[in-house]
Amino acid sequence: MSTTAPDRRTRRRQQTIGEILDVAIELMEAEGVAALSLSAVARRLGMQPPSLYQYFPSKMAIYDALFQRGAELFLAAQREAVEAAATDDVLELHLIGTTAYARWSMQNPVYSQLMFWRTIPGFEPSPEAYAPAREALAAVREGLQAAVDAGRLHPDAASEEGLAVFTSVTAGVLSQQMANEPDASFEQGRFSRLLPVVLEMFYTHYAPDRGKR
Amino acid sequence: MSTTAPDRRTRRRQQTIGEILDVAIELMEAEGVAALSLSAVARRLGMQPPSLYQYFPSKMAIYDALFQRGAELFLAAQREAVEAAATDDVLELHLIGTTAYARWSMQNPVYSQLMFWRTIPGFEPSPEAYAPAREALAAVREGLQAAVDAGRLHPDAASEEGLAVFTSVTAGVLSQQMANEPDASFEQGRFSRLLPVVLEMFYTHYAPDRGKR
DNA sequence: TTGACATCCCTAATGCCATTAGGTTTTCCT
DNA sequence: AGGAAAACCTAATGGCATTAGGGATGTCAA
Repeated sequence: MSTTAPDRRTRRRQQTIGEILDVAIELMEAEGVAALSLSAVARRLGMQPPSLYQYFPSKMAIYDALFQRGAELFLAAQREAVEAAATDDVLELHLIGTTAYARWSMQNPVYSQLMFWRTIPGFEPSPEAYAPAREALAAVREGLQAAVDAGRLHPDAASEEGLAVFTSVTAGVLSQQMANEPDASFEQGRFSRLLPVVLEMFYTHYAPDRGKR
Repeated sequence: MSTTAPDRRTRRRQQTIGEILDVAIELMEAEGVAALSLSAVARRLGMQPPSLYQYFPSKMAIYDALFQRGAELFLAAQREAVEAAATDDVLELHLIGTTAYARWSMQNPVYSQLMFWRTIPGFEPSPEAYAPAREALAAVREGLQAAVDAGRLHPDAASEEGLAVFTSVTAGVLSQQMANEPDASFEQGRFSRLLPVVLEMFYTHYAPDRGKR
């Protein structure tokens, strides 16, 4: 057999990398994002700490890989929800997509903190890790643009300003929820359950006839 | 002279405590909130690290003292702006107060991160430290209530929900600004400069005649 | 003025951590 | 089967927070 697979060794390697990242996420969930200890990861995998350096050149590289994975998962959560939606009302679709990624963010607080808060001293995502995050932001913009094109929102909603306002208010709800009631569910959270209210506010502010007073 | 002051020694002690906190803030501003090193603080003060334990029982206690100081400063910033304001329009007053503490938050990112994001693993503010934070939240609520009492906002604006929406949208703008453009000024920041837009959105959503459609 | 005592600051040590250096074993392709 | 590369190890370095315990110093009562 000449073409079994892309190398048995590299496959095993990818698997180990995945395990490292999984364990890292698990430990951060329990101890806090900034409290990640490579020694603890190694212990959990039955390795000696220096062996991890076969897979990542530093702790920051692990944060970086997680940032990238987080952005990919975020994007997927949003896309799947929109594709599965049973409506062709573009504004309702937008609400479904937004709700989906908001729920994902709350269910994955570690990724969220890494991606949206950036509180790890010295960590700056690499261009490769940032790429899917840019894509996710572009998807958000496209969602707004679609609503504009359908005449359901004022063109300003998809402007730089509109996009910034939109991300601010959604991030605000999530930020408050995760800081003050981190263990609540998305539906019950004192802040997260207000996402529809906040979106309603946004949709009204950028209603198609805005400014005609 | 019998009553010079509340003890010479305790005065010196308070001064040292103040210096420790000042240096801690300075270092966090430069290196990141989670990167605070007691050894670095001690070095900066010409002390050996263990000597700091004469003043604080642990690193968390320093975070705690800073949390408390932050909440007090936050409250003061808001109060001073409102008192100095040259208007008796209650809504304009509310906007001035909100703008004042938003600006303060951006100018003091270390305190803000400590107070609003709570990303330090293992840190939970003590009841004493939390007291002024509660007071600050109460002041926010009173500001909304005043606007309601003056008939400028719908009663819902001062409800639990209204308060949560208000803190979410303001925190959202600040959160996005500090995560994505930490070094911008309040006026120029891509997100922070949108505070008036977001507040306008809030005021409109909770207009006195809301619901009468 | 003197003695007692609390305060302040020190050195030494412990046990974590991330990371580097350098060697040995294991795996797998040819 | 041979040989290279990968995977893993131990040992060591220099950082960290924190604890233990001791010496100097300033302050207050007598």
